[in-house]
Order: sequence, then structure tokens, then C-alpha cells
Amino acid sequence: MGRSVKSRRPATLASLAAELGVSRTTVSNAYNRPDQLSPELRERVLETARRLGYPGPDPVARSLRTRQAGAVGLLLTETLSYAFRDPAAIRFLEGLAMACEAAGQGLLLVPASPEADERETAAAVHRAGVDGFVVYSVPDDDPHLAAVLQRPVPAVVCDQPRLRDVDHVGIDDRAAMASLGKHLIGLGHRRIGVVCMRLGRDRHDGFVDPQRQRQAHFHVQRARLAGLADAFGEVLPDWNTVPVVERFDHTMGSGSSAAADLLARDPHLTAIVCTSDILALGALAELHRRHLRVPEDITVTGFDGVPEAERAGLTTVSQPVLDKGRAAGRLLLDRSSPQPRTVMLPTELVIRATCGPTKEPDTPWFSGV
Amino acid sequence: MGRSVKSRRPATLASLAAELGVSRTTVSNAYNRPDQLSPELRERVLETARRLGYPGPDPVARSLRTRQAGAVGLLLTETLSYAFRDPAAIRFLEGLAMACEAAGQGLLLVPASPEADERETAAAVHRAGVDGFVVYSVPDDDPHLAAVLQRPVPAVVCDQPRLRDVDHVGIDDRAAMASLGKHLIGLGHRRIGVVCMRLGRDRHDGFVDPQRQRQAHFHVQRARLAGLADAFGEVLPDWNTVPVVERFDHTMGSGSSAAADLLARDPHLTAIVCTSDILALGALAELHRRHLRVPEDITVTGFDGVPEAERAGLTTVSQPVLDKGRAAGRLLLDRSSPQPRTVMLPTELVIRATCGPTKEPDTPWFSGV
DNA sequence: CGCAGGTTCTGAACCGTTACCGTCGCTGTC
DNA sequence: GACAGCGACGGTAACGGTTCAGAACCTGCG
Repeated sequence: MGRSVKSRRPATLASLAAELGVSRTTVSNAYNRPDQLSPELRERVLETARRLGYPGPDPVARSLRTRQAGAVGLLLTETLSYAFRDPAAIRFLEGLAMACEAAGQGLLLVPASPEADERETAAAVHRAGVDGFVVYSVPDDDPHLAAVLQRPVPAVVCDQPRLRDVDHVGIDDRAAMASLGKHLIGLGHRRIGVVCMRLGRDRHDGFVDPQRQRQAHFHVQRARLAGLADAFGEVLPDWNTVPVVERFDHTMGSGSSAAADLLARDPHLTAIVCTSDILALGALAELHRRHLRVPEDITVTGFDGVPEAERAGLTTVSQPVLDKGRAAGRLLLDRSSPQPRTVMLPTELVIRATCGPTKEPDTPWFSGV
Repeated sequence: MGRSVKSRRPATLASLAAELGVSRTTVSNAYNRPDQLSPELRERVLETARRLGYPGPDPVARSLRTRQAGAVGLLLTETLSYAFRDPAAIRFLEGLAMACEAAGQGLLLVPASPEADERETAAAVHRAGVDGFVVYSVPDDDPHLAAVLQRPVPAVVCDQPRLRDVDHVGIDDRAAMASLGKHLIGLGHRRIGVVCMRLGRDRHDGFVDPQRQRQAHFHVQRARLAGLADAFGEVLPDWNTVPVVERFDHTMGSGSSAAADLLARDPHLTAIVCTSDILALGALAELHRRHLRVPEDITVTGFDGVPEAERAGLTTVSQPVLDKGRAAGRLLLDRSSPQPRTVMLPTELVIRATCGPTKEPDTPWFSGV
């Protein structure tokens, strides 16, 4: 027992073999193919391993030889820690974790903060010892994504961007938002404002011109705006006159200030459409501060269907985020069917308390301080 | 351009070197030590790499050679996906992710489901290519923990178990719970029931005898129960007569049914003390169903200080879960100070609406269906 | 007795990279 | 003109395993 601890260099498969007077192959087999050697010898190997403090084959060396790491990598737009603050991201992670767990695979969160300089940053992707990547909702021109695609391992993209030749999991953002838009039109809304998430990697907090909308580097936001345009294009003379406010940070605070921007430009809006629940919840908070009643005075809608939205009675489009994660994981782990594959998940329009019919047009509005 | 795609075997550092007519070392240096070769040669190397579709040095081979993986492993008691359902675990993950990110390290979630058979299960720990492990709140006799300790990499344990020779991050569960107990005593409570989380790896849903309390394989639960005993031992003739109900699953449903068990045994309890907020929220739901008013009819307390508890007005002990995660990560990543080290984080008794003074002892109780 | 067939174990070839140390050519100095 | 100093690059040996084609031995059968 004493000797095991003493040895300077940690035991390796080779040193174990030497100690036992057998070949390395045999020791390897003792761990990986018990049927390839006699039970007695195997027991003797394991016993000696215990005595020498040999922890079993080194995972990295094994990975090098077998060409598999037993883990999948996850790439996110935001900082890692953000992922644990965003309800939708958490739910996605849960689904992905389920898939990984079912397959006995680890899940490696790749640190890809947007701030780090590009060279250093892609390094994290290059250093990840994984069998494949799940990419969750990154901009079209994300440098990490480029690094991922360069790696000779499979990848699955969830939400955005949509790439030919790469497996994809997502929803029909455009159609979903269009159906929400039609519902609002049915309620009489014609004078709406929009709050959307960032449209590019550059920070741009403010009103968005049509060109920036169309050129948005985030496919999901682009599609949702287009969906709204589809719906309102039929009843409005010019979609381009509808005010759209962009926010870089995806927080309730962003939603609040964006709502304020909209009301400053047009106090007579009858509805504020947000491209995420978080933003919508922020908008609600701002309206509450201004003593505007929802939905009597103004309608608010979100997108995602997070639990918080339910508590707030927010009208939204609910999407199966957990299923997205699970589907992405399964796609990555199952390479049997011909690629590229696409999984399109269903969404559901959830009408709740924050939207209602417009009032008579001449009703005076109270627009607090 | 055509040739790069054609090549049967993917390019390696060696094949690149051959193509260029330089040594492998030089190619390696082009990537890892730009200062070790002339800019022109370096550019030529990178250019050829691009042409051949060489994605840069293989991460696994590099890890084998450099003896570092650039990632830390996380071991949890529960299934991976559970971690994303428990508010406290999520918060811990957030903190840990912050620490990892700051150090440019990845975070590998090790799939260690309790159900899998022991042999297979520890394999996930053995297969993880990581530079160290963070172990979050596992039982004393967890086989995965044993596997972690066997690996020749550093480890940090958060919460439980407490091990000599291993870095530790935690709180003073015993003192925290004792102070909560003293508060209840001050309010006049003498007739209390307790709901606790699982005390062992075996499923045992029901009342707990004193022996099982003391022998609990979960240090944290043991300490919290002991803290309560410390407080109530001073005013009660025999702590052992206090009913304690254990639940294996950590869900609100567990809290509800456990509260029901307690009330079935003693309808005249004046307080239900839960060792977690989740359980307490479940208990509150059950009491609500029975039309028992809190705190007029009965007092409820939790432990952890999750956001949901705040919304519910739950009296609880708040602990800095985010800081725990961050501290654990930092401890693991910073091996400079002498080990083992211990970080003891502060807790705070948060008195909210769910606890109040006892009523006159003779007041009749309404105990619903 | 000879041989097919099975079990048990070995030898050698990788897997792709980086660490370590040595070599080579050039420059500056006395 | 010999030589120290220095920057740029090359050769070799690990790093710790897995794999595959056999070798050696045993068994059973005709």
C-alpha cells in the first residue's frame, strides 16, 4: 500500500503491464474487453491497478486513439453565465442535457464570450475535445460558428443561422409571428410598435430602418419581423412606417426602455409587439410605471412562452424549447440518417390577458409622465 | 482548392509540414508561438493550412501532450437535466460558469445518473477529459465521487460531503438552521414537524427515525437537522419525538405530500420546517389546498433563498448560491495557495410572511378534508 | 496422431501533437 | 579571423492508449 503513493510518476498502463509482466494489450483488455482474457488474470490486473493507484486508462489518450471524446460541445451567442439567466436558454439546455444523458455523453459548455478578441476566442472552439457541436442561436457571421464548421466533426444548428449542409432544428418564426400579427389585426390594431432583439453583432440600441431589418444577421429576428410585415402589410399602406426599436441586451430593462422609446415617438400606439417574452415583460413593467392599463389602454405581446410569461398573463407564441434541445442533441448523436436534416417544431399562439381589442379611435389617452 | 477536399485522410500537422517542406515543429509553432518563426513563413503555413482544409492542431492530441484539457468537469447528484430544473442548481451553475469563463475554461457536465449501474456510471467520470472536477452536493458514499478522487486531477467539493484533503466550499448549515429554529422558538413554536430531502441513496419516503437522521449520507441534511435539534433541544424534553419526514425526490409535490404526512400524524403542529425552499413551497401549496392560513394557522419555513421563495413570501435561510459556484470554480482553477482550502460563505435569516407567532394553545383548529 | 477451431495473450503500428535540445547561419566584437 | 551571442528552424522522443494480425497453447474429434 505504501509503495503506490510513493511512486514519483503516476502509474500508466505500461507501468502496470511491466509490474505484472504482461503486455499492455492485456491490461487494456482488462478494462475494455473483459471477454478477451481469463477472469483470473483480469482480477489480478485490476487488483494490481488498485494497489498502484492506477485510475484506469487516461481519457485523453484513449480519445486520441479511438477518435471519440464522449462529449458534445455547445456554442452559445452570449457569455456562458448568461445562458443560466435566460429562461429559454435554460430550458434548451435541459432538453439537450436529456439527450446527452440518454446517450451517456457529456456536455461541454464552450466559453465563447462575444467580447474576447476574435483570435483568442475561436481558440476555445479549437480546444474543445468533443465529438460534435450544437450551435444555439448565433448570428450568421459569428466567428465561433465559422470555427465550428471548420472542425472535422458534425454540427447541429438550432434556430439560427440556417445553413445548407448542416443539420437544423427550429421553428417557423415567420409564420408564427404572422399568425400573431393577424390576431392583432383582428382585434383592430393598426397602430403598433415593435421591440426586437439585437439584429447584428454591433451594439445598436434604437430605431431600426428597413434596410437594417432586412439585413439583420440574426435569422430569427429577421424572420419574426418579416412575419409581422406579412400580416400588417395587408392592412397597412406601408410597413416601413411602423416603428421598430432594437435592443442589444436581452433583459427586461431593455424591454422597458424600448417601450419608452416607442411611446415617445408615438403616444397613440395601440399595441407593442415584442420579439421575446423577456422584452415584453420589460415593456409591461414600463407601462405599469406609467399607469397605462393593459390591455385596456394598450396591448402587449411576447414570443417564446417562458413560464414567467404565463404568470404575467402575457399573450405570446409558445415554442417547445425543451424539445428543441432534445432534438438538437439527438440529431447530433444519431448520424445514421442521411444529412443534412431539418427538424421543424410546432408553435402555438397563446392568447392571454395582455391583448385586447382597440378602443374607439377618439378616446383620449392618458400618457403619464 | 479542389485538392483540399479530395484528399482521403484529413490533413494533419505532419502532412502540412510535408507539403511545406518544413518540420512539424515549425507548423506547431506557427499556431502556438508566433514569435518563434518569421512572419513570412508563418503566413505561408497558415495559407497552406487554409488550402488543405487543415483545421488547426487536434485538440485531443494537444491535450495528451500538454497534459491539460482546458475544461473543468462538474459532477452532480442528480441527472444532468435535473440540474436545469432546480433553481439553486442553476444559480450555482451560473456562478461556476462565470469562473470558468473568466479563466477561458470550458465546463463539462458529466452525465452521472444515479440509476445507471455503478460500473458503467463511474465510466463517465473516467472518460471525462478535464483538468479537474467540481463536485456539487453528493452523498458521502457516492461512487462517482470515489471515481473523481481516484483521478489524478484536483477536485473541489461544494456543500457535501466534507472531506479532509479536498478543497471545500459551503455554508454553516448547522448554525444557520439553528438560528432559524431559535427564531421559531421565540415565536412560541414548540410543536413542529420537519420535512427534509433524501438522507441516503436509497429511496425512503416517510418518517425518519433518529438513527437514520444521524447516519444520513448527506452531510448537509444531517447538519440542518442537527441545527434544528440544537435549537429545539433546549426547549423540548426530547428532540426525538419531533416528526421528521423524508422525501427522495426534490420537488414541490414531495413537499406537499410530506406536509400531508406530518398533519396526518399531528394535526396540531404549529410549524412546518423544511430543509429546502422547494419543499416548503410544496408544503405551502398543500396547506393552501386545505384552507389552512399561513401564518395564522400554521407557520412554514424553507431553506436556500431561491427567487420563487421571495415571491411566495417564504421565511427562509438565504445562501449565496451564485458565490458558491464562483468560489468553487476559482478554487479549482487557482492551485497556487496551499491545500486543502475551505471557503465558508455567510447565510442570512430572511424573515418573511410565512411565519408568525403561535396562537393561544386552546384555539380550535380547522383541519380540512 | 494430425488437425481444425477456440481461447488467451503478445508485438508492433499507429493516433496527432508538443517538449526538449541541438544545429545552422548570421552578426558584432576584439 | 576566431568566437560568442542570437534568432530561426529541425530531429527525436515522448504523451498514454487501442487495435489488429498473429503466436502459443489447449481441446476435441475423426
